[in-house]
Amino acid sequence: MARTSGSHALKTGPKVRQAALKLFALYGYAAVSMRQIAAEVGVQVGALYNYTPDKQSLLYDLMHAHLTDLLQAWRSQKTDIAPETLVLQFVTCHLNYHLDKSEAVFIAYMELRNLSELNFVKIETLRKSYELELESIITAGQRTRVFSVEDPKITSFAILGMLKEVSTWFDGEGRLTKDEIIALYRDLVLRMLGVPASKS
Amino acid sequence: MARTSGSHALKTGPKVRQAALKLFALYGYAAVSMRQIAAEVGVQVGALYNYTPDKQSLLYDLMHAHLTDLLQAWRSQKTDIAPETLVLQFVTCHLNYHLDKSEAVFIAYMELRNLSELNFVKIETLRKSYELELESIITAGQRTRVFSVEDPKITSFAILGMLKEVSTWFDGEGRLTKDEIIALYRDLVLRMLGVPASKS
DNA sequence: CTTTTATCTGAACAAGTGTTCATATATTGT
DNA sequence: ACAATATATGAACACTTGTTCAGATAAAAG
Repeated sequence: MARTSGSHALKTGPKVRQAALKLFALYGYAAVSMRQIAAEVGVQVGALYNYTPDKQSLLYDLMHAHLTDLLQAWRSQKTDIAPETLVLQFVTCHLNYHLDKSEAVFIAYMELRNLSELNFVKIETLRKSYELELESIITAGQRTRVFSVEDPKITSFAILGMLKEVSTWFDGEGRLTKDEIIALYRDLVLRMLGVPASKS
Repeated sequence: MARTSGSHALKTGPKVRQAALKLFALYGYAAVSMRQIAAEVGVQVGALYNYTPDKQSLLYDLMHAHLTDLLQAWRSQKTDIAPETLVLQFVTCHLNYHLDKSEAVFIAYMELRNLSELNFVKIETLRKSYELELESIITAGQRTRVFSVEDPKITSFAILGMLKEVSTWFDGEGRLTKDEIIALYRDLVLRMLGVPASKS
């Protein structure tokens, strides 16, 4: 047998990535076999190699797509130039993205170790350019005295760390809605930046 | 051959755990083989099974030891009963521990997925009881109005998330010393809890 | 209908996996 | 000195791993 029914030729590619995304997020890259991915797609192992040269590229492609999506989402969305408004836009954009695409987000944080050295460098470059977006907002706000922070770099790390953590417990079924969560974190960020409470 | 020289019988046990700790932190549990661990110890694979019933127990033991250490370190150290002082003690204790034992910390966050269901429940219980320590401090401080927070649970998650993140970049060779880092984070935590800046 | 092309199967590959165990040897106790 | 014990080896086990590829089959093009 081959191609059992219909023309899902064009559909198999995305299905492979989707299956890999799901399984990598659930069990981790190293713990997932190509045969498990194939089973999830509903296909034999060999067929996967029509859509990826190897397992490593599958991981890299997922992480790369995620990070470019995230960067583009942010860059196409930021409008204001006042740091105070910008930073709130950043938090909102970041959390919306993370709460919606938690699997991709999870992989991007957890599977850096499993990238080849070359792929790691490329991904790290993307990740750093994203994180620098926040840091530069904070630095700008510090210069104009609308923020009051001791160390912009540490502050941005701290904010990003606290925002990342959300994806480890949010499942859409908790006590709070997405918007309530976002509102809480926006407030926390303003506090960390030394913005008076009355403003928010 | 067996026991090639000297009596490192009593020393091999710890060496096995140390090798596993190092390699799991570096490459991840699933990506490390028992043979790699044996090579790091300087021994053949079979010998490992004098010190652990299986690979899974090795992971579990490392995580369990880490969490009980951390919990005990905190519980034996907390003295004051004023939430404002307690929370600073918590941050200091937590960061000191995390900056010193980054490998164990890293594993405890990253390898939860690779625990068997039974072991996962046990580890999660420990982890939650630790995280509850912070949340209860915040709740207590909120009652006595020394803290001003909207949601104690989210605030404690946010603080823990931001503190966890430190172990992903700290390597002892950066721009800041341990004490400087701790001071910065203590300040951020006070801000998040709505404690006036003059106090710190 | 016939040819061409894209896609999948099924089997095979060499290498690596966690784990077990009979065997050997160094140390300890007598 | 010898006997008992703890600890290591090294080979083997059954199984899984990522990857390759000739051959089969479906769809598309003529």
